[in-house]
Amino acid sequence: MTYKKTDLFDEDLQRMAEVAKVMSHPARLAILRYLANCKSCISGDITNEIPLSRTTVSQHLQELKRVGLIHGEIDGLKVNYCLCTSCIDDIKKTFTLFLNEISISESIKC
Amino acid sequence: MTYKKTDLFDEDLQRMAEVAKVMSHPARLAILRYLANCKSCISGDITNEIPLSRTTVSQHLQELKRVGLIHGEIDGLKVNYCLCTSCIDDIKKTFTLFLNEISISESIKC
DNA sequence: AATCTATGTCGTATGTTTGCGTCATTAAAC
DNA sequence: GTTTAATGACGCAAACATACGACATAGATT
Repeated sequence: MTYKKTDLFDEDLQRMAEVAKVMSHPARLAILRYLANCKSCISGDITNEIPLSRTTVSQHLQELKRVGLIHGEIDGLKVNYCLCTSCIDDIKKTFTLFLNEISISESIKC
Repeated sequence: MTYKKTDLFDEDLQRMAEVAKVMSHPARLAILRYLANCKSCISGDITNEIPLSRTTVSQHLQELKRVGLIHGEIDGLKVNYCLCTSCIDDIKKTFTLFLNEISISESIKC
């Protein structure tokens, strides 16, 4: 079998799908929400906030970092995580555009 | 191992994650986009539009139906699929709300 | 220098998704 | 009534995601 056919599709759809996939786990959404509200966004604080093991939370943080939603900044022994506001604005635009595109158009509704 | 800890999180995050997951594959996004533009949204037409086997496309359609993004209406031998505009509006609201929530707030940026 | 602490990486078990071929079903066409 | 066509359901294999314990590392504390 060949498998993994995602690159047969338009690049904009691929990017949107990638972002959607990262947002497809409640733990990662909870991390984003927490980062938006807290002042000190130290990795350890996030771990305490999320009901999963430290390792798993760390993994979710790496995922969020991979697509650019958050940044990590080493501060001695600790790591400060924070949202990437420009990336979030970008995502907001992408999603709004797509959702408008498919809801405004004149297709037949049943 | 216990696995599957998604229900440890807020219900709104769970619902949003579920929707995001459905939108996390370019084929499903392509289907949504196609349904928005076409007049006749017969299952067979969708299959021809998507570079995957008929079986796989059918599976993706079931996924989209499962979360309520599309509806299917049997018309003799064929099935007419169409977007559920109210569901899309709902999703648009949910995503916009969440993304605003995490981008407007006053967290420390790095 | 020895120890402690915060964090990341690796390996691993298990569950889930993707993709497709084959079969079943049901309506249309003949 | 038999055949053809459109679709969904079933089953399988490969890939991927989730979750976590154990280990590694590197800065702080003593």
